Amino acid sequence: MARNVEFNEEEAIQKAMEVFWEKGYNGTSLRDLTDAMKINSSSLYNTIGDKSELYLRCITHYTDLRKKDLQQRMSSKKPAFEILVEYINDAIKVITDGRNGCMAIKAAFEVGANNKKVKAILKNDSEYADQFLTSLIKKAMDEGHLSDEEDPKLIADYFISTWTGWYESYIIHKDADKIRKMGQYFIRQISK
Amino acid sequence: MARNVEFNEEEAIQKAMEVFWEKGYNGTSLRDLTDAMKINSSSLYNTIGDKSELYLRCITHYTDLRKKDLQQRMSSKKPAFEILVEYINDAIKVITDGRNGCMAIKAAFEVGANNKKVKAILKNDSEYADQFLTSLIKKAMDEGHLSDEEDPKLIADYFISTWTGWYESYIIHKDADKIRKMGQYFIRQISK
DNA sequence: AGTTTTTTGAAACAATCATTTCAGAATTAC
DNA sequence: GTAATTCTGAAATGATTGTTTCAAAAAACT
Repeated sequence: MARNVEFNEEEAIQKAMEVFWEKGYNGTSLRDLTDAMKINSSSLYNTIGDKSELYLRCITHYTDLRKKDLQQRMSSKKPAFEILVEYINDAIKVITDGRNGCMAIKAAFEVGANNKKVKAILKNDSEYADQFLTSLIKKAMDEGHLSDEEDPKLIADYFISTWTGWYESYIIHKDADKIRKMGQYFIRQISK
Repeated sequence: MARNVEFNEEEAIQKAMEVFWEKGYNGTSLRDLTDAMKINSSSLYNTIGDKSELYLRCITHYTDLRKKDLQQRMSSKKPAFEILVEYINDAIKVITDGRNGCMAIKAAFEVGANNKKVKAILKNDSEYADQFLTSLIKKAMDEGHLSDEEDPKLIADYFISTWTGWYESYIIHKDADKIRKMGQYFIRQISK
């Protein structure tokens, strides 16, 4: 009957995500997007939709990638405490790699407050990470590697918050050592 | 010889700041600004300059306000630990008041990474807060109200980071109780 | 191969963007 | 009061914004 879409949608979303990630929603023009995606705007509007719909697809893609990472970590057979420390150290590495920071955090501050759909995606993402951490912390307590004085959920919430601040700190100070020290402090605190 | 500027520059900056605070740099148009400031764009360009210069004036104004608040707190005669706890609780109140969040944090994530001048202002602001907290924590340790096992500077850095995350958490979850619990946890941790 | 349906590319769209222009109003100094 | 100077308001600037249009090209089906 008819023709198929020529471009690879997932690749295009990936490219668009990278642009939004760097420049933010309002800082990105449609030309920026179509240039990166290597498609014409008519194709974009024909398949994905307008700028805001594309943006939603992009943060969804971003949070999906993160979800997959967490799932992989959960399937590990190592002691929970080890997985936890590894996760924290990897988080620090990502921050101090000096890339574009975390797209979800940037989105939260730029559009999250005024956009229900974006907020819902971010909330979902945050809750998934929260569950991952909570169950990990709980397991580490059961295995005797972590003090069980505090509520695992509270510590999970707390880590996620702290982690966000590390991104801001690194943007402003570019001091990787500062982040590492805070990471060590956090692990020290939850251990005792 | 000639005429004077008709509008009150400080009031105009204040109004512009509120708009930038809510909508961000890229989300704010020049019409938004001149409407709020109640001046013509020609007057704006004649006195303050273009959009980016106005923005710099606005975050400077914002950080100046914060500086004044810290100076007031420092002049208090109360025990350092008390000032510290008060500061933390006030911070939590501001967050859970549900306004526009913190302009400095929003600025850091939206433009800080790509704008040297903005970054410099934010760095200055952050260092001032850091010094305030560090000296306060140190004093509280000397006064025997705080464990002196850890480096005061580290705890100060750590609090600033955590605090940033509380803003994000509140944007996404609007859960004031969650923030309060994290605040209590923080105070508990540094006390023992 | 021919018909049908859909995608694509380039151009056009009105709206809005930040910024500038300039004549006239306003104010100061003499 | 007059002259000099600067500020203000409204309009115009060209560039860029997100989005749409439409003819031609491309594929899938019979």
